Amino acid sequence: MDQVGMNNIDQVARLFKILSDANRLKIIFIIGKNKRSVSELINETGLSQTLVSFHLKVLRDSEMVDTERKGPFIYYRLKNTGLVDLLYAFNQYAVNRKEEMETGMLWPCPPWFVKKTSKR
Amino acid sequence: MDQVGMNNIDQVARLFKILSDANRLKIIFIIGKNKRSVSELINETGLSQTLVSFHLKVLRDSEMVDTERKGPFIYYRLKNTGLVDLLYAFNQYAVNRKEEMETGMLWPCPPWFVKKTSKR
DNA sequence: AGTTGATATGAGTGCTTGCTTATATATGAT
DNA sequence: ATCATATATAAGCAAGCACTCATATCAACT
Repeated sequence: MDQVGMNNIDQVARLFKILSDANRLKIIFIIGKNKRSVSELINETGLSQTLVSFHLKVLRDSEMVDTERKGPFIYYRLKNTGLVDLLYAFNQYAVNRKEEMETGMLWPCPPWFVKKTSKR
Repeated sequence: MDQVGMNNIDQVARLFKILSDANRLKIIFIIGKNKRSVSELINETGLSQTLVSFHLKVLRDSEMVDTERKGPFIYYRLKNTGLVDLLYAFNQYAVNRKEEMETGMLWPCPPWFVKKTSKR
């Protein structure tokens, strides 16, 4: 039907789902092309230890990261650092789009979001 | 802290969330750099009319698409077709990663997923 | 062995969200 | 006006998922 895409859509969607959480993205950005210990991630994100560990598990389960123990510390690094470049590309896209937007803001998904007790 | 990223993380995450559904991705891929009527999308995706409309609303609310009425038909097109190229880049990334993977499959997010009544 | 610091795991909770069923609106033709 | 076709909206439900609290593991030091 088309030369690319179509067949791997589920995979790509799942990848996007993994990337669709701000805290996870933060973690990935901080790890970048280097390695970071959990402690460092906790400090630099400002998130709780449990929450960081939680998200790291997601990244581990999805085989996005490798771990390496050094004494009591566990260092995380991206299995494929090409991701970082892709993320920057996406970031750039988001920045550009943001300017074109009427609301000045990327809108989240479901319709009812709009009407529900305008939470937050 | 870093030259890019960090500040727009929420925006990027939201963008990924929009893209994190296989059906929505399918629709976006089909629209591509052209325009498609809802009917065409229904046919080419095989999804129900309601479901297609539902996802199109998400894309409209997030200002990803423009619409144009032609008689009874409504045509959708991407506001910024650069997205298509990014998607292909990600698709390529997913394909490459897939080969490196132990499971041969990108794993979805939450841990309990694993244990729950292995649905579907 | 006991303690401390670093990290992981499990259960529980509430908001999120994809989907369906039913219904509405809009357009064009008769 | 009525009808058929194209598309959108509303309400409800079940599952997904981010988060927290409590507890467990593991390494290093005493």
